[in-house]
Amino acid sequence: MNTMILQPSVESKPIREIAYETLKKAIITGEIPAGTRIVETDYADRMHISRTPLREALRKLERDGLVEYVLRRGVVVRAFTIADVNEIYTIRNSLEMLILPHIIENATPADIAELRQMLAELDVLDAAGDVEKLSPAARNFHSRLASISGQRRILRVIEGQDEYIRRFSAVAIAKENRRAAAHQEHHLLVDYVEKKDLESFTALMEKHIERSKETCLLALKETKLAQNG
Amino acid sequence: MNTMILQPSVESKPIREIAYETLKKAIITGEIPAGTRIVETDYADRMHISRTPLREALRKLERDGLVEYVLRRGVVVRAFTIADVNEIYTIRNSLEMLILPHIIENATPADIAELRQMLAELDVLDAAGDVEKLSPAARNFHSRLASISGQRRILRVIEGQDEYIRRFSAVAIAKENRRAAAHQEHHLLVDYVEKKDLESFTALMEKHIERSKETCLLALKETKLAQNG
DNA sequence: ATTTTGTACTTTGTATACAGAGAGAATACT
DNA sequence: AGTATTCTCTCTGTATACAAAGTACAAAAT
Repeated sequence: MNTMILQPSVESKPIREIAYETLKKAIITGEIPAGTRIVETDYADRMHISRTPLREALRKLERDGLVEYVLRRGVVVRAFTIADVNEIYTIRNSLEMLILPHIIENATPADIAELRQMLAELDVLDAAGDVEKLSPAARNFHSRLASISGQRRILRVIEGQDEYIRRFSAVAIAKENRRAAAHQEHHLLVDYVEKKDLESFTALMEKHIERSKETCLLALKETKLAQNG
Repeated sequence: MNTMILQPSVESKPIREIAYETLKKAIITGEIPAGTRIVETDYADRMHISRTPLREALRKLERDGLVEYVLRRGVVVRAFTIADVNEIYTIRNSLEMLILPHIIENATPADIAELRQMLAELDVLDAAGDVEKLSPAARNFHSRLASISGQRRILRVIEGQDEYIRRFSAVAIAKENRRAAAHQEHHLLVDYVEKKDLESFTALMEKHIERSKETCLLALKETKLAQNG
């Protein structure tokens, strides 16, 4: 990563936002590995911005827990452990279970239609084997489904936690065997919502999350092996 | 709030940290009411600091969801709704339930002793009717209890959410009738941990949280009434 | 009277300057 | 040679400068 390209945004977002998003993505994808010290002047130069917006971006990443601040030494990219993944999925599962009844309750035909539309797009990506686009699309689907519950704070916590493991879940969804199963499960989930079958919905969602976790843990272990080897 | 006193810290924390903590406290306590626009030069002058560390503090508050950023208009202090409180307590209860088994499992005699020590201090404050100190002390007790579980992320989410409602729960603990009951419940909670009686522990904690929520909602409604009237 | 437009003033967004703390290298001393 | 010490250089922490966007208000035009 010698040069870091800032995503030029259509609407004029402040540079600090673009820097924040760019760095966040780079950390989440592993492009900037854990343990990397982020020297401000260095990264400001690479991104062709001044230190001021970069520092503001770093403060946000600090709040996100993606980087760690050491007094008078600046920030360092933080690492992940298996315990982290376990906890994140515990949180995810627990909170997701809470909102499922609300989803069933609130789902309108329009919501269902929109979900089906998203599924159709997932079908195409899945058939084409486009794992690059599949991962964010699948996350999008889950996000939309959860948003029907109207529980904004809970949603925010779930998504906040999910961000940490995005890099592994991206790998997870790409795995051939898991991919097909997950895809089918997505369809089933919408079916259950439509039928307002809370019991089946809950049971499937729990399994779905559990399987996602297993694949994610696998991806993490592979990453760790690759780093140490 | 004409002048805003920065808490002078013993160890040399960066000014931005002090600014962050000061503002956070002021927002949480309601000293800076929801809807207030925070003009950077204004607040920087009041706090006798430059805009740079103030802005970095604002970026953190933004990530916390305590203030809202509007393009080219700066930040505004965000408001709370009853739905917010409900969701926060839903999250809190759900996650707390998750860690209770871990608490029972991990609690050492040393942990119990420390909790009892904290209870003794709470006894004193309660007897003295020192509601100012009682509220943070009670929060501290809960925090210490939860930390025994070793589930750091979950703890972080719980505490992160709790921060939003601190101003109301502070009022909640101060209410005479609730105070006595809560105090007794704290003692019982430790008893159950010591006896490793998960069932009673769980049942009581759930009730404890539920009651806390009710009182908190009451406090919020009073605040709203006071604002509108 | 109402709308438009021009202008001065605020305030944000970004860059840059500068001081001081630490880390590491080079030198002196035992 | 090994350790202490000083010096230098690299960074962070903070302040300040400056440009551009937005706002408010008054004067002019309809």
